[in-house]
Amino acid sequence: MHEEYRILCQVFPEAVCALHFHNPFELLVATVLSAQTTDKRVNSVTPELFERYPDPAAMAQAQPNELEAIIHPVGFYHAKARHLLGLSLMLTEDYGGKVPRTMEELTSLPGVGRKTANVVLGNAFNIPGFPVDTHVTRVTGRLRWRTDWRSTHPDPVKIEHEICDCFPPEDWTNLSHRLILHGRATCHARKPDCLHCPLAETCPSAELLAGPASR
DNA sequence: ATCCCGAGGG
DNA sequence: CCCTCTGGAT
Repeated sequence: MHEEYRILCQVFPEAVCALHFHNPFELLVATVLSAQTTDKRVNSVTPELFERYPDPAAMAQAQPNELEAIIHPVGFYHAKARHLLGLSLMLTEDYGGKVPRTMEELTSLPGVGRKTANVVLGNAFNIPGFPVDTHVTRVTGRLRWRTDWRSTHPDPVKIEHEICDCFPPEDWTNLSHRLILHGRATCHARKPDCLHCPLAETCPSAELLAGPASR
């Protein structure tokens, strides 16, 4: 997949995190909010959110309905507000108000899974991690395991290990980000645009996907 | 109708 | 493995 990565680096020269944040806590919160939404919507609520609740101690004491009202535009506001309350309470009680720096501790927080944890580790602490979301799963599945557009996807943890095995740690965060951008731009779930795909030449799934994407 | 840079719960 | 959780955009 090294050739593919090289090409994606040209297509997407910069793979910076699009979320607005000033410290690890803000990134953690913004990343939890970003599940199943766009960064644009997350960025639209974070200024007010962090002005009102600048740190875990403040957010842990938030009124649930007030918190929900602020984050409402990102969707899933009820569950996410509950996660933010539990998460910030846990940060103040168990981690001295600091965001922990290990996968185990991060994923023990409510609302934080492996993908979110790896995003935080990579972007806030510069600790190498490979975030695997639905885009990464789909794109690497097609590139490496020749999964067609309807087959079940490979195990995310398997993908994580495979990638981390053949790429140096400093590439993990950026590779993941570029696979996500590519998945969103052309390697769609239903109708992948193989005709204009920069990876079509080496992609083993290109002919499978080129056909009519019915169903 | 279907898709969003997911996670938790059954 | 399945479902749910939100709402806006396309």
